[in-house]
Amino acid sequence: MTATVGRVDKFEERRRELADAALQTLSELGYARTSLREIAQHTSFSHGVLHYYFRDKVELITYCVRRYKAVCVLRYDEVIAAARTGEELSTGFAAAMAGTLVVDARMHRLWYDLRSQSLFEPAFRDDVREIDAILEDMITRVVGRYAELVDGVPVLPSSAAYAGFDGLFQQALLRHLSGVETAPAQLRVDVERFLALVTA
Amino acid sequence: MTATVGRVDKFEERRRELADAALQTLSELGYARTSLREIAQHTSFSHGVLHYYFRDKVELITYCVRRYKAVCVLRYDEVIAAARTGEELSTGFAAAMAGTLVVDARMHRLWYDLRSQSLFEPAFRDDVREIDAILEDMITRVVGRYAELVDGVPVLPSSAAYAGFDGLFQQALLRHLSGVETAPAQLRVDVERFLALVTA
DNA sequence: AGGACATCTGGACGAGTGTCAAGAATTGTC
DNA sequence: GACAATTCTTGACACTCGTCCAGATGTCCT
Repeated sequence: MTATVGRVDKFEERRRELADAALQTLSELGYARTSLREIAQHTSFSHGVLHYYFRDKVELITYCVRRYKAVCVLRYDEVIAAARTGEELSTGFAAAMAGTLVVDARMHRLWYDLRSQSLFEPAFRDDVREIDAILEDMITRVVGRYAELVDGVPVLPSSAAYAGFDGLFQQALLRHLSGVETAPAQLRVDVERFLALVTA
Repeated sequence: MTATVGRVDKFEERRRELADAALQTLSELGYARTSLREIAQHTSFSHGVLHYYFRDKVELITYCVRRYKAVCVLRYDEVIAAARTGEELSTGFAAAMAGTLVVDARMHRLWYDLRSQSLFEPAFRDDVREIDAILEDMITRVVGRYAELVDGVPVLPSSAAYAGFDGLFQQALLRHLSGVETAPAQLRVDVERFLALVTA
C-alpha cells in the first residue's frame, strides 16, 4: 500500500517536474513555437519520457495550464491582510501588480498566449475559464476590502472590475516587453486610480 | 508608365487578395495552426504563389496585420456623429460593440491571438502597437464626445480607458466563444456602465 | 504571330513535428 | 544477488512545415 502510494507520489512529482520545464519553455518561446523536444531539452531527460508521463501534447499543455493556476495568484492576500487603510491597500496592490509585471513578465505573456489559444482550441477552455475565475475572485477580494476600508461600495460587478484590471495589466505587459521603461510606474498609477474609480 | 502603374496596382491587388485569404484562414485556425498551404487552399492558387508575392511567412503575416488594421475600426464614428444625447451615444456604442462581438468574433479572436504573438515575436510589435493606438483613438473619441454630451469630463487617461473597454470586450469574447448566450447582452450593460463611470 | 515578360504550377528539398515501440538502465523486492 | 517492475533512451515512422525552383501558362506589346 505505502509502496503504491509512494510510486503514485513519485509519478505525480515527475509529472510536475516535467510540466514546470514545459512552462518555462512555453514562457520563453510561446505556444506556437514550443515542441516536445524543446521541452525535453529543458530537463535532464530525453524527449521520449514525455510520452511516458503524458498521453499526448494536449494533455501536457492542459496539465501545464492547471499547474500555472496553482502558482499564478501570487500573494495579493498578504497585501489585503496587511493593509490598515484604503491608501495602504491601494498602493500595496498597485506595487504588487507592477512588481509581478516585471518579475514574472514571461509567465504572464504565456498566460495571455494560452488564453488566446483557448479561443481556438476548446480543449483549453474550461481550465482557462477556471483560472480567470480565480483571478476575478482575487480582484473581488481586493476591491471589496478597499471599499470596506474607505467606507464605500463597489460600483461595478466583479466581472467588469476584473476585466478592467486585466486590460490595464495586459497593456502594461505589452509596453514593458516592448522596452517602455515607464510601464511599471504607469501601471501603478493606473491601478490606483482605477481602484478608486470602481469604489464609491 | 501607365503600364508600370497598372502592373504595380495588379501586384498590390493580388497581395491584398492573398492577404485576405490568409486572414480568413488565420481567423479560423489561429496563428499556431495556420500553414502556407492551408492559406493557399483558401484561394484559387497553388501554395507556391505565396512566395511570389511575399518573401516569407513573416512578411505575409505582417502584411495581414497591417491589412486587418484598415478594416478593424468599424464605423463607430457614425455612432458618434449620429448621437444627439449622451444616452443615445452610450446605447449606440454598446450595441455596436455587442454586434461586432458576435458578427466578427473570429476576426477579433485573431486580433487577440496576434497581439499575444507580438509578446514573443518582435517583428509584429510595431504593427500591433499601431493598431492598439488606432483603437485607443477611437475610444478617446467616444469618451470625449460622451463627456461633451453629458456635460462632464473624462476622468481617466485615454490609455486606461481603452484598456478597460478592451478588457471588457476580451472577456465577452471568451464567454461568447464558449457558448455563453448572454455574452452580448452583458457586454452591452457593462459598456454602458463603464462609459458612465469614466466620465464625471 | 511572335517574342518578352509576368504569373503560376507542382514537385522536391531538408528540417522539424508528434507519436510510438523495442530495448537498455534503474529501482525495488524477495 | 536474482528476478520483476518501473523508468528512461534511442531511433524510427509518417507527416507537415517553409522554402525554393524548373518549367508551364498567361499576358501584353510591337
